[in-house]
Amino acid sequence: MSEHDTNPETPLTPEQHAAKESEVIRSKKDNLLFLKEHGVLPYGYEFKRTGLVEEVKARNTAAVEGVDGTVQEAIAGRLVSIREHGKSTFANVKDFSGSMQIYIKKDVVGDEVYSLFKKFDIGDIVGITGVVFKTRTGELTVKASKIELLTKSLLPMPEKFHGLKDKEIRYRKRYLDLIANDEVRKTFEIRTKITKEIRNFLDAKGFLEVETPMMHTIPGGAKAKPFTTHHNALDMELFMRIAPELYLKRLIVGGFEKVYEINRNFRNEGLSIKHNPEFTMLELYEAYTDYKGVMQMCEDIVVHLADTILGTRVIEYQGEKIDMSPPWKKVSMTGSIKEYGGIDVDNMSDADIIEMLKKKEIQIRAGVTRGELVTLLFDEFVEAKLIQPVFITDFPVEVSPLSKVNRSNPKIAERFEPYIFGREIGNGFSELNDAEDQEARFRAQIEMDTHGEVAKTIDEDYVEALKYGMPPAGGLGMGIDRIVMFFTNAASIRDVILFPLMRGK
RNA sequence: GGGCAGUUAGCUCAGUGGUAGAGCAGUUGACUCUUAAUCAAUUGGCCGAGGGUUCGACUCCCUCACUGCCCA
Repeated sequence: MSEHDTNPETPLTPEQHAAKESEVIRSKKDNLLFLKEHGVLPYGYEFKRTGLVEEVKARNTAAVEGVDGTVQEAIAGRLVSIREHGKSTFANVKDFSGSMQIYIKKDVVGDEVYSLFKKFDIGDIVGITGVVFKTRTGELTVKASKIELLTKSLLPMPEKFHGLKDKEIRYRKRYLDLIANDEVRKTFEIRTKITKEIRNFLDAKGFLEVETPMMHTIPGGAKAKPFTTHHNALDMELFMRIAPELYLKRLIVGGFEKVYEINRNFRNEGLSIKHNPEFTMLELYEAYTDYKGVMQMCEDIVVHLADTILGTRVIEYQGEKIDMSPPWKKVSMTGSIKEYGGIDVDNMSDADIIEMLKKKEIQIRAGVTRGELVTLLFDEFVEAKLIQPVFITDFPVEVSPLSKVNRSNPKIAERFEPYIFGREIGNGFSELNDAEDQEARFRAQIEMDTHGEVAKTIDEDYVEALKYGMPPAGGLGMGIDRIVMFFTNAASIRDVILFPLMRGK
């Protein structure tokens, strides 16, 4: 204590302040020292468990109050609470499956072990061996005969009742969030189940999962600003991928008729409740089908996920009931503008639309195309109203550079986007396989780009691949993070990404 | 990038222009079926950082940092 004494008249220097420890931490260090001095290894090497605590509980449910079990069980986990009662102590040990009570009795373990256990702290990782019994209140409890310290914890755990609420700490130190908040682990378990079930679903249909480059020499496959990086040996600028699309379609050219990839995309844009700079996308391509085929598959995938993971097709998201039962509604983009926005685009001139958008203070670039104007109307007057699952179809061809033109109307693309809760959760189309048309569309994109969201060079290699011939194909992309948000009722994308990007501190 | 809100003990939160509070955690003591254990006592704060106003600032003003939410 004396080394921390300071004259109250003199303020602490920053160094002194940093060196000053809270009593909580000092106490844990003192306990560590005490245990070491008494021959306890504070960091164990292994511990053979007889099972997870939920398994141990499950096979001991028949225990009768007042009668000790006969089988020795061994559990391990983090000490999450301690209730001392003089010569006996109750505590709880939590492992991946759950939490189980343990009971340490002085006349069972002996004076020495009992006094050593008093130096264990909440947060320590322990191994407990003993028989199971049922307490007066009916709780299955391990009566410790042996107590092992497996890891000493040196920092205080978050508060036991309120948990950890500070969002900044929860995102920056996710491990603490996982320790303190059980529902967080559930969220990420569901996330894993979602990707696993998507794989199960697609694998069963004969799809091949592949991995394509994350570092591109030309960013393509989407309209977005890329992150740039540099390869030293090749002295070459590289771009983190914004989409895997052009590589996956090269594989369709190569004869992989059903491929998919579930992996990260990187987009150098703002952060929001819906956007993280790196996010996970499913992209799949199937030869010899069109946008209608993959639209059906999109619906099938989501319904499959709901059935297998949630066991219900009606979910509640942010207070809104969402029914994912098929078939989902389908509306053309202009139809949706009429239906949800009360605007009859077909009978409006470009000038009419521009005037309407300007009233909403929407910036319009010079030389804007009709298709872009229609899309802006959709964004402004429709998107937020699409709560129940719906497919918006018939996108303007100008905003769909990788889609085939509709077979009966050259102004619209054979493309759709599924919406839930006002959020775009995917994108799909009949893949453009006319190399010359593709090249022309790339050139038009570059000319129209005013925000640096399109690479200035055309991916000639991709165009060349198309020239060798790509069979007709349907493609679908789905944002995995957004699906996870719906399935876990998460308000922010940061709640479904284990380590969301945070500003350096 | 713009707007609003927030930042107080390890955690969860109060608080007022007059020198900072609770619960949990910690420490000490009591307690051999408790479970948000209980009871008694107790330690712990550069009140996010910097500047300004003031006799006096955790409180009012400005700047900055970080976070959350809304908008672009």
